[in-house]
Amino acid sequence: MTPIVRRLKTRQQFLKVAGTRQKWVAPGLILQSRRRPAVEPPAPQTPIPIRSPRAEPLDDCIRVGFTVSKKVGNAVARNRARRRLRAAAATLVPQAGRAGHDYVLIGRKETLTRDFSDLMDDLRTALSRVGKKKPAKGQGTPYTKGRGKGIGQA
RNA sequence: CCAGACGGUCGGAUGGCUGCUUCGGGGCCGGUCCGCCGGCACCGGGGAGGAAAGUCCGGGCUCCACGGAAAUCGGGUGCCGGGUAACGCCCGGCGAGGGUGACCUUAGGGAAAGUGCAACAGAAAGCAAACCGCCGGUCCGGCAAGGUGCUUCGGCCCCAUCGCCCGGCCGGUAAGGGUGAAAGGGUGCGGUAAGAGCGCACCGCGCCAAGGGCAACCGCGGCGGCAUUGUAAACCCCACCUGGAGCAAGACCAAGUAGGGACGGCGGGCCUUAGUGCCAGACGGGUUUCCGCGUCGCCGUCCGGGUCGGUCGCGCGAGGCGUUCGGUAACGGGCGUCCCAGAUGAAUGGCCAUCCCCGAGAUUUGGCCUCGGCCUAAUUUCGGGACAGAACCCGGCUUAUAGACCGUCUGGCGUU
RNA sequence: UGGGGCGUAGCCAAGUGGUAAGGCAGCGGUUUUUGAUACCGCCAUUCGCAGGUUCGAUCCCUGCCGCCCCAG
Repeated sequence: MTPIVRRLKTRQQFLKVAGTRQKWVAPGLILQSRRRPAVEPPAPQTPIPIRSPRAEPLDDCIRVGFTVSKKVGNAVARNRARRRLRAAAATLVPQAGRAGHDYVLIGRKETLTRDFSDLMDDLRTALSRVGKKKPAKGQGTPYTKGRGKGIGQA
């Protein structure tokens, strides 16, 4: 079963994902992830008249957000980076993403120039590796220590 | 052919796979107050720019209850005429400056309304003079020649016409005065004691002015011997323009809270038996005043409460294209034709292939040939193809921009 | 979207029409056995960039570039 994919839209949602400090740095992109806490379905007698779309969803869908900062370039470059990330995520996230998780894809300067197949590989490994290792307690995470060499060997 | 000036156009093309958004169509599902509303997939159509950018001007639109008038505070503009809804924009012309030329640049009103400033240098920096010089006179002083007198023969004293010099006084000058951005016209001739527009010629300047032009302005001719140095992107004066805020404007729907509480201060005057009276007062999106209008106990401090969901606004417009007429042009009128983006963590894409252009390398054909290269054509490999993304909408300005194309014109060289 | 401000040496900064103060840092020297201190000297020429006004511009005007702040 492929879960439903939604978008992250508000600043608060992005900050929540970043607050988990679960990330994977690839040459073409950075992936942050957050597992949403399992929410009990509300009691049926409480009506919940309207629901803001910014509230936490109740099902186990996957939500994805995209961020490209001004460091990447002007508006044209940022748009292009976000579109490439979106195209890669559109095919890979329904396959490799884990249900009930939120993901944030951060664009880098290399997002523009990297071959699209390499970018897909980056996202595929990132989706499988993110959150597997304990983040930053004492001994270094695999990317913070060897980031300089990591680009070349990735 | 080379170099250049001006104006304009485009700003990758085609195809495939796969997405997003919007509009239309019919279908299915759900809801329904039967008007419709929402969702899902399918088919078909549309889907960034010349600057979408910077946000520097001008408008439309919306609200501020905002109706009227003025002031001038503030701000802006600044040769003239035209265009325009309007503009600080555009077109045409004038003046000034630059270029051999095509052409380019130009915030370009007023400096005899007033104020300020002009460092250093320099005699002097703004109103005309002083100073140094030059010239004349004067005689007070000095020197020398000459004369007379005295003498210790070294010289000394006295005198006046002329001569010289220094100093003083009186007067004439503005030619000259290492400067400086700028010094009270320039050059030449005459003239003079020395000089000076003092006189003359040419140039420049100012005033008047026939005539031309809608005007800015040009100016035949005449007059004046020359006067107001510059700076207004210094204050300023003059003329003209000018309410404020901005689509997060604003409107509606849904949901939901509140139509607040505490403390302190002040709550004016007049008439009346009595106010629902009159006068005054405060506030009314940012200067002041007046008229009109609306609202109202007012002011200060503290406490408390609500919101960031949806729909509309939102694209038929000072609209695009073609053609014709008027106009030097900007532009305007007529006719025909077209409907051409509407997102909201924000769509308009992602990937691939072929072609096109440019650069570099390799191989080959032909030519030159100093046997090392150059030119030309073909094949192939690699790399590159700009500036840049609508956010309410228009008109401009400014800035960025690889490359390609078209037209007009100028200068030079060559050929006929 | 609207409004305001800043840019001067490696750093902090004054100056607002007439040759760009000062401090820290740096370099050189004197003093000291050496070091610290103290003293002396040096260090801006595109005052963010490009035009213009003016005799003359860091200053005035115009257009760009970069940064910061405020309101919604």
